[in-house]
Amino acid sequence: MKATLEEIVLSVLNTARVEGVIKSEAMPPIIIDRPKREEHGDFSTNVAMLMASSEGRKPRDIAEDILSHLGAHEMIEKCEVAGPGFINFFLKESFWHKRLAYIIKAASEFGRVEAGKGKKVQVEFVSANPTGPLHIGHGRGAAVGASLSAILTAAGFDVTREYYINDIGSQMDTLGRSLYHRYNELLGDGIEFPENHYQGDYMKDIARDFITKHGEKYRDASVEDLPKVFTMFARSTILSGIKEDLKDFNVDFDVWTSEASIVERGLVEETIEALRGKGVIYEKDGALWFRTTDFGDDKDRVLIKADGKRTYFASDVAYHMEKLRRGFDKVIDIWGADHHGYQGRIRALFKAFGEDDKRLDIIFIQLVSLLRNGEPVSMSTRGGEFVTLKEVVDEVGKDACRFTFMMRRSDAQLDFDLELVKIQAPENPVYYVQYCHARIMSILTLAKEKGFELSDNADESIVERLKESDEIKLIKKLAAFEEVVEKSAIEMEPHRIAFYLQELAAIFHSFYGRNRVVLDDDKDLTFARMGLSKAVSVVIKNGLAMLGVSAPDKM
RNA sequence: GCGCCUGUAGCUCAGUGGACAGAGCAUCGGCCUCCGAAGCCGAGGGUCGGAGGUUCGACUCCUCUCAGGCGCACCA
Repeated sequence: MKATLEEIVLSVLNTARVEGVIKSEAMPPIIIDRPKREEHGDFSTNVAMLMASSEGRKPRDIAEDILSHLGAHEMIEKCEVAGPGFINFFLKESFWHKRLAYIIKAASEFGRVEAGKGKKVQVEFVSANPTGPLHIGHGRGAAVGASLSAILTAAGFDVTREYYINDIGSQMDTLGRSLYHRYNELLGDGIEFPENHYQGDYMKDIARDFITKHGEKYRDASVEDLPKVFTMFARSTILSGIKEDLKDFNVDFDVWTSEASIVERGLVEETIEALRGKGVIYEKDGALWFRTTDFGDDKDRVLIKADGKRTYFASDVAYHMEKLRRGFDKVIDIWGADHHGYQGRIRALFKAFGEDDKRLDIIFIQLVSLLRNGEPVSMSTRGGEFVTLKEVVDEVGKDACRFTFMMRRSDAQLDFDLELVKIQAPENPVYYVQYCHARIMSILTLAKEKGFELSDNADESIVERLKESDEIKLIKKLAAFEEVVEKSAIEMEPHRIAFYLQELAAIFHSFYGRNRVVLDDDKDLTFARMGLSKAVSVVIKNGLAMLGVSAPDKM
């Protein structure tokens, strides 16, 4: 739609210039907008205002000249000059009827756009350390990552959803020791549980499972010479719990990459050598450094510590190097906002290899403050006392939880009060949208019982009885869905879908309040309104699917 | 001290450099003999944190400033 109008305006401008009505050499960008107010038309352009200075004339006069060169067009009802110099376009009803027929026909495919044109994108998200269950903050990242991935897919991108597992290094040693201590504790050795270890009750459960499997076999092992079996057992138990929780949250991954495998494959050494070749590696105080300051970082970063051990950064650099090699056109990392200080050094890697670091997008998920009755709940994994994602999902429901996370931009902080969400659950916006879908399903079922059945290959003749402003308004909103998907994908802002769906539901509910769909004495209008309702249900279903939320037929 | 994020209605939040800044909740007043009232219709409620600047035009861009949050490791 916008593209067509753009072409029309452009050709008019060219004609006007040939005729000498317009003098400027440089053509301003033709921007077609959707005005906020209905009386300003379906679309508008500010092109005349942009040309005012170069033309040295009043914007309204230029707009009038453009209009006078605009001939009749099959989709345009009328155009007018308005306000300071806008040109507003009003499209014909027949155009909207065609759009509606298209939506009904496209059904589950409606909302797929071509913005991505087969470009390969990787979205890495959650990537929580396997040292404990996921908490609510991880849940937000999971919801954003999963929804964004679905939206990018709809927008034509070839998406790989990936989880990076930090399963090596000091925190894994701590994890193993934590299990060791719980194990010995359960076997009756009165050792005091050390500080700075993972104290959560989940470690006791894992220790019990460990005893079930291994008995007292490792009772005589020493902490210093900690058998690897402790670490491996804890890692795999926790990781499978994480996978289960994500699945229950409707979050799937295509690839799970283990940090240990990156290290074992020698990618860290390889990457360091590659960087050395770029002349950005040096030694100081017995450690090996990456001169990230060459690329705008605050300070240089250590890759290999003086004690010979890798830093976490070293394997992360190798991992991102691997991402580059895998040929993604775009790499999207979704991180907790507390990691924002980390982005300079990762971007440094991209820049060191002459990669446009625009290929890397980092989305920061701001803090979720979990509250219960207004009181903050600790979310420290080591502190032991925390509410897991699973507990929250069990309490408020998967759909409400997923949708709630989409109710604000990722870069805004979020208070999540469990008691409040629980109380408000029935009034949560998600139910408003789902209710709209259920209501339409109910209407269509009733219509069917009365003998009205909508044909699958309806053309616009079926919907041309739709003339009411309520009806046209609804069609226009439906037609905008593709633009919303595209915008949401390109801006990487999944919340746009959630807000759109609420607006769509509101317009339908309002339409419903004023009009009957099933009219025993007017078969044609009944079919037309059934088609309209069907289209609304389709868009709601498609949109909710992108958010990982179900569209129930009954509630 | 430096850096990142956020300040919009009583509360929680949307808002593409455009035309009179919008929702939900809360408050108040209406609407079920009629397709689902988890709904609809209406009302009140704003110095877009503040001050400069750019622009024909700024909630939006720039500078400064105030407030809240989060980071500034040879931790992960």
